[in-house]
Amino acid sequence: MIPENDDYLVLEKQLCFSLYSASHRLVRSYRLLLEPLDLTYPQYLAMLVLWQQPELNVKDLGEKLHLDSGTLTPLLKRLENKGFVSRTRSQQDERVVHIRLTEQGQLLKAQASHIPKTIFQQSGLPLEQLQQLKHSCDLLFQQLEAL
Amino acid sequence: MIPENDDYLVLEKQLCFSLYSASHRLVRSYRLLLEPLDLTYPQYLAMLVLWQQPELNVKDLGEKLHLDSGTLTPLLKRLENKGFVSRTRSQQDERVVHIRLTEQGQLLKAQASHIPKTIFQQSGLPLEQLQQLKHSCDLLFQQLEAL
DNA sequence: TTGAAGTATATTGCACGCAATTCAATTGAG
DNA sequence: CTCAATTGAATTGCGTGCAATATACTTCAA
Repeated sequence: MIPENDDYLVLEKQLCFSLYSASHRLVRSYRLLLEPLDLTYPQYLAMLVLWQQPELNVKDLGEKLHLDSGTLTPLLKRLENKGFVSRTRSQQDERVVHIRLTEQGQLLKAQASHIPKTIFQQSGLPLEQLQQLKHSCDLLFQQLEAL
Repeated sequence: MIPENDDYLVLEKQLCFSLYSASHRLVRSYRLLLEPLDLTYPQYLAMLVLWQQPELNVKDLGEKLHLDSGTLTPLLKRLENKGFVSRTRSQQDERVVHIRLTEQGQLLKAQASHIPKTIFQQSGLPLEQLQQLKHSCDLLFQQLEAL
């Protein structure tokens, strides 16, 4: 018996659907934790970068987050409206916009410090399995990106 | 030395970011393959279900896809406009909407048959690793869903 | 020096996800 | 039997993702 191609067109067998569902479900878990900070999950990702590197431009932020200006520009304007970042054109090169963490944005970091551990506990999986999951995701991303 | 909570607030260490990036990147790979079929990735997921079960209602479809009516109603209207499904109110219970695969929708299945294998090849990862990745995602989803 | 190519960000448009609300139909307790 | 509670879809509103395009600025070669 040669298996039909058909056999692979089943939702439950598709890696991508599992990845897609787990990713959305995990973001939903973050939502509850981020609500007190008035952050969405993608906004939280941007803040993670800024907490490590309090100033960088949109292009560099986009490369770290794998997002383009079409996504980042409105997202960063919302963070600016909330007072967590400032956006200023570079004097040297008027095309570049510097994103800077504000004091208020810096203060948020303390409120977020418990989140990684909380999520880890909610996952209920052993650390080793989560690390391997992360590793496989990173590898998959690299492979597809390299095409 | 006790590690600071701070140490976990690093983008590159976060499983969720890896999952989030890999998921979006994989959907992007599907996009190219689905363009000839005039389907988006979530629409493709709905078609996968219908190819196995040519008629079901919105609620059951939503449970399979982990999506609610706010997402599905407009998505299904688009599939209806393309002629791939029909939407009809149940006679027995006027609240229920039956989604049915059309002949044209059935024909799409043949055009999609190559996709799973193509994606597998593009991933460049061994089947075993992909299966384990899928398994961990499924487990993670279950754990978070159970809370 | 000047204009063509390249670059960084912004804008537009479309399709999700999903919370919150609405609405009509159905069910079920008293 | 009746009306309050429940249910299945639809609607509304907001924030992404991302392709495509636009715009302003910069660089670079002839």
